Amino acid sequence: MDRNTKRAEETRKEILDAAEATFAERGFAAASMREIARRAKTSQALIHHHFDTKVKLYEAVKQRFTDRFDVERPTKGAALDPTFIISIVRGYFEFLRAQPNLTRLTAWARLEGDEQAWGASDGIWQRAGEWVRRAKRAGLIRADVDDKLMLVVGAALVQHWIDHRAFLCRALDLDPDDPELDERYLVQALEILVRGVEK
Amino acid sequence: MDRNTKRAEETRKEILDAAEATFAERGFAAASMREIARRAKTSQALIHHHFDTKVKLYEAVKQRFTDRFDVERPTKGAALDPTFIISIVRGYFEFLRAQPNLTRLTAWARLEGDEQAWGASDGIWQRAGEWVRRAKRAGLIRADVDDKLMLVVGAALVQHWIDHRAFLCRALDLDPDDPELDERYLVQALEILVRGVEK
DNA sequence: TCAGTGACTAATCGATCGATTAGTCTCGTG
DNA sequence: CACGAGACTAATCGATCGATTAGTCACTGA
Repeated sequence: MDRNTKRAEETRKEILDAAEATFAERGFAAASMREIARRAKTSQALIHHHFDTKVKLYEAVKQRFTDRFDVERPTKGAALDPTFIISIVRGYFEFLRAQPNLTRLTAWARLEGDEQAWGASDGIWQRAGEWVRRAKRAGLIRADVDDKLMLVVGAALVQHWIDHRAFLCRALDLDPDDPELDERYLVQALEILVRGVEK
Repeated sequence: MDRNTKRAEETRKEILDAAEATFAERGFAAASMREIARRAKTSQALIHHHFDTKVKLYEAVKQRFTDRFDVERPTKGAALDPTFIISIVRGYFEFLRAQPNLTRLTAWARLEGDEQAWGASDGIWQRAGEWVRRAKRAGLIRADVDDKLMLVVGAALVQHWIDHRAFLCRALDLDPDDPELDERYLVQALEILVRGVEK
C-alpha cells in the first residue's frame, strides 16, 4: 500500500473521530466543518477533499456506527428462564451506556428531523419481540401483556435514564458521581418491570 | 391604555407565538430571527426593539411556559386510594401531550446545554415524592421501593412515549393515526407500573 | 399646537457558515 | 529522470447569521 494512501486513511479516521465527537456534542446543523478540522488537526478544505460535503461526512459517521453495531451486537439468543428479561434489559442498558456518542447523535437526529437514522437498530426490535412472544408461550409473562407495548416500556426504562441521567440527578437531588447509582436504578426498574409482567 | 401600547402588546404576543413555534421546531441555535419575524408578520429589527437580544427572547418564551404551567397545574393533592398512581401518571401524560412545544423545547434545551430550563418543574418532583412516601406509609406500595427511583420509572414511562412516539410507531409497525393507541399504551404501562410497585 | 415618546421599517454592519479555487508537495511508476 | 496522481494548504467565494443604525410615523400630554 502507498505511503500516501496509508496516511490518507489515518487522516480519514482522525476526521471521522473528530466529526463523531462534534456531531454528538452540537448536532448536525451547529457542528462546523472548521471545528471538526481543528479537532482533527487538519484543514477544512481537506475534509471536503475526503468526504465532499458535510452531509456525506455525517452519513459516513452514521455508517461507522452501523458497522460497529453489527460487529458488537450479540448473535445468540438469551436463555428462556425467568431471568431472561433481566439479561436482555441489562444488555441494552450496558450497550447504550458504553456509547454515549450514539445516544446523543440519535437524540439530535430525532429533533433535527433525520428520519433515516440508525437503520441498524431495526433488527433489534424484531428479535426482542420474538423473545417476548417466546416467553409468553413459556408462561413467564402474562398473556394479556401486549408484545410491542411491553418492548416500549422496557426501552423507556433504559433509555430515559441514559438520556436524562444528569437532569434527573439535579431534579431529585441524587449524587451523579455515586458509582452504584446506575446499578441501583437498574435493579429498581427491573424489579418493577419483572413484577409488572410476570404471571 | 394607549392605542400604541395596545398594538405593541399584540405585536409582542405574535412575536412570542412565532418564537415559541420556531424554537420548538429548530432549537435555539438554528432558529433565526428572520424566520421568527416572517412567521410573526413583522420585521427582524422590531423583535430586537421589543426583546433586545435573541437570548432574552428565548427566555421570554420559557418564562411564558412557566407562567402557563403555574396556572394550569392542579393545586390539590390526589386521593390516597389504590388508583392514586394511575391518576397522577395520567395527569402527567395528559399535561405533556397537550403541550408538544414544551416537550420539544425541553429536549432541545437538554442537548444544547441549557441547564436552567423550566424551573417550574422543580416543585413537581417534590410533590410527587411526597405522594409516593404517603402511599408507602399507607401500605399501597412495597416498602423496598425507592421513592426517587420510582419517580424516575414513572416519568420514563410517560415521557419516553411522548418523545419517541413517531419513531416507535415506525420501528414497531404501529399505526400512528390509531386514535386509541395512546390510551392502549398508557393502560399497558400503568398495568406494569402498578403491579410492579404494589404490595 | 408642538415637543417628546415609543412602535416600526429599510439598510447595513462584521462574523461565520459550507464550499470552491488555485496551487504546493510527496509519492510511485514508466 | 520526468511525469501524473493524490494528499494537503491558503485564500476566498456568496449566503446567512445576530445586531445596529438612521430614520418615519402615530399618538399623547403640556
